[in-house]
Amino acid sequence: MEHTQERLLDTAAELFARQGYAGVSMRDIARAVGITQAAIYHHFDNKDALYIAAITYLFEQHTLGISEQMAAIDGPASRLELLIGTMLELMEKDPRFRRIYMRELLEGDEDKLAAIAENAFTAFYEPLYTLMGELAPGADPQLLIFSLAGMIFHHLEARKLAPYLPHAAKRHTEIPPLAQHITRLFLYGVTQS
Amino acid sequence: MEHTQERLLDTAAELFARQGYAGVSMRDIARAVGITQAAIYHHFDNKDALYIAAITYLFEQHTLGISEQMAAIDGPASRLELLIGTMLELMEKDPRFRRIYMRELLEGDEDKLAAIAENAFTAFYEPLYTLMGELAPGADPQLLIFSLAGMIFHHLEARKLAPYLPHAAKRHTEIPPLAQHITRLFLYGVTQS
DNA sequence: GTCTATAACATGATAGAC
DNA sequence: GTCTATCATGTTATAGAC
Repeated sequence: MEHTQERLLDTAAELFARQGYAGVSMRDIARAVGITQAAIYHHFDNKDALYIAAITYLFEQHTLGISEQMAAIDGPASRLELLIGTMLELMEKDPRFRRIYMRELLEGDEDKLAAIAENAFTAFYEPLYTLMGELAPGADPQLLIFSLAGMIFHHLEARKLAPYLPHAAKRHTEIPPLAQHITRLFLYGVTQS
Repeated sequence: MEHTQERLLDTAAELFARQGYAGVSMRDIARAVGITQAAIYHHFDNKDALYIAAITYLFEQHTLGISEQMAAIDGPASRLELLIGTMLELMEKDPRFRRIYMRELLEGDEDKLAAIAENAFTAFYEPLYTLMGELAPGADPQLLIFSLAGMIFHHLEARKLAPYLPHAAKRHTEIPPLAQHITRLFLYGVTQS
């Protein structure tokens, strides 16, 4: 059935996001889906093809949701606040997207990065670029996008590390305080946050 | 000779940082050092022990350099500027530190994260914590540290992706413009950068 | 579309010579 | 301290039955 193919993509995305390409075997994926390892080769040519198909599938799902949210509200500052909250929630609920993204930055070859940039990214990169231009007409939008993305991703990833640090507290890992902190820092800087 | 042990640590750190734990075999490391795979087991009990020793070795080297730089200059704002520039330069020159850090956030188990937090991190976490307290007495220092670290790490990691994005430019990947951008955004926010 | 069986090779780790 | 040789296991991928 065709249903198996989508379950393979979904399961592979999950496992690859958690354990990386080399950390997941075809047997692992097959076991999680409930078929044998050999049966995967009926749906995909090899491990590499399954990997690329899985992350493409993952990125298509997510960029869709985000770019819809982006168009909804107007007023640059309130759109920024909404965007930060939405991205934090979305990427907390499904960590696969941000894990694959981080992983590809770490070890992705040129071809894969180019494919990600073109296919999956531009969909919500352009509206974001426009938003930054409205917020700060003098500044460089791409630098601002990377700074904002860096904060959002790192706060979420670092939640695993936060409890082991000296001055640990709940507000370092809960989403609403994180959203408020990032929004204020991004708008007004450390001097007024 | 004892020299081999350190070359093993250095080489293993390099390979693990680039390809991850599962992506590197004992034979890969041995080949890079110029000995056979079996000889590694004279120096380390197993792959896991070598991995932990390698990242500990790496973190010890780096936290040393950073915490020295931190104590040098006083005046919170200028120390922040120096810190951002130093970290960007240091982590550009040797990407191993930031790659291992990102990797451990992605897939590190509880034990490894706790070990990192205690042994390697606190050395330059505390002075950073104090600095943030001086810069913004009302705000939460740890949230600020994570935001700053997120920007620094992500700008560096994303340099591989930046050229493929629509409005690519040199200032998105060169260190001095990055340092200036991060410093101004962190201090004054988007409204005044 | 999924199975069993198997080929061909890579992996972590050990034993014992030098 | 490093080597060669070897083991047991895990890996991707294929062949052919159902």
